[in-house]
Amino acid sequence: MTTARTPAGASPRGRRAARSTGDDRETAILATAERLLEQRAFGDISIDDLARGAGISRPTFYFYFPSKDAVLLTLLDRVTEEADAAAGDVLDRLAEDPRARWRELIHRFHETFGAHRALVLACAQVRGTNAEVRRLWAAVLERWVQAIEAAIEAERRRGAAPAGLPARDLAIALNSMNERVWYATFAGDGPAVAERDVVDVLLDLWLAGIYRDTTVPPST
Amino acid sequence: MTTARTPAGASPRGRRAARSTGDDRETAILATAERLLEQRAFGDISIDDLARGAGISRPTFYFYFPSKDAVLLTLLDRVTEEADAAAGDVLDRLAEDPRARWRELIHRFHETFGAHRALVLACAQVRGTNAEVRRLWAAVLERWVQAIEAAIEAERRRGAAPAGLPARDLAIALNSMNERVWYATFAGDGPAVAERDVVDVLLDLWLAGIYRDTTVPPST
DNA sequence: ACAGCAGTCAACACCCTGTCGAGTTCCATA
DNA sequence: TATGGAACTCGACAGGGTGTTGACTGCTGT
Repeated sequence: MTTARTPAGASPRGRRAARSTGDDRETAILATAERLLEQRAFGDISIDDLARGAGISRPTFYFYFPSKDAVLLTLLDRVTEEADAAAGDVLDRLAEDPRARWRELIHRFHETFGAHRALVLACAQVRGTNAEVRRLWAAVLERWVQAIEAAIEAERRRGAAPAGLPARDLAIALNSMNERVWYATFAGDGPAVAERDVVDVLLDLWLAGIYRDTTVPPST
Repeated sequence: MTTARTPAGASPRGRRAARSTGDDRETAILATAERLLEQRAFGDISIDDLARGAGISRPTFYFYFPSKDAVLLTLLDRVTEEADAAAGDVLDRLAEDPRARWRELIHRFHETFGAHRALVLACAQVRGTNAEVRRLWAAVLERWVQAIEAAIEAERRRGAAPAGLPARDLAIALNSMNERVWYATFAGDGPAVAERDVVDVLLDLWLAGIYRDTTVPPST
């Protein structure tokens, strides 16, 4: 299942031109998906549920979206855009006050994801089985990694951060950590950092990784 | 689907007493699963594939395992045991040479997971949709987190590591980072650290997090 | 008045899961 | 040496999900 038969072409996401009432339906599907996601897992939501929730029949659903996954993809697109917007130009203002700016960055991502945790959780879960979600997430992550990498390099260039790991590897590791830690915190299964602490825990490790001056004690 | 009907009781995994030929079949199913996983995603393997691969019919499969997921669970059990064994008592010998020991720990996990990457990848993917895999993984992670937490506290007690984040939060974050970074490296989609560098990148951040003496530069 | 397109859905074909009940084989004991 | 039961096997079925087809409705511009 889930092998995705999506055409992959097409401009927006599977829809044709877009006219009057059609937009409402599309919106209704999206809204239904987001609502249902707060109640049960993505895998337990059928296309029929989405269709009925939007007041249409199952075949009609396919008029608006090529698959259930495409709905999630559209929703994910939105959230990542929101996160990008929330991040804003924080990285360009690191020199002002590095600790405060890094914290601001992490905090804003936390807020954005936290506001859509059901969706974020669903995406993380589906990423495993759906190539499109995986691709989109990979692309988004790549953008963020590059931004962080550039910021780290800038900090090194101005002498604020010491040389060390390749900035890209560092950026990947830190982003990966955040992703997984947030997932655990939001999902609430397995060991997780308490939600009120998570920003500071992550910040601490980002600062340690970027500005560290580690002294590993010698052997005894 | 995937709601898992597993009795949750019973000793091995879904089987009764265990006799001659039955063990062969069970082994064959497991072997088929591991083989097929190297070729396609878990979701694209049907119970029929597993059954045919083991030379039995689909209904007969159910005699040995209650579901497809149970097969994965059994396989996962094995690998985590292997990883535990590989880790050995490294954490008890940190004082000998912290950097070398931590590296050894990370390296051994890397080796173990790397040797079963198809399986590990499948579990990570299925964790999203299967409660049993999620539970097992959470339990395993909890053990590891506690071990790391204890080791960090021991390092602090002997004055080798400075106080800082609660040891548990630090342990969770570091373990999470490893998990996600390994996943990306093995999966090969999205931004990832090169396989030959991954142990050193992770080590670097572990040391930075545990032994750091970070000095974030003041505002300009 | 009518061509054409957005929008709609009943009905169908297909695939996968899990179960039921009727076997088979084989061995331990009466 | 029977015979009863446990281990083991599978054909056939029920149920539920997906994606597609083809016919239908109603509006809109000419």
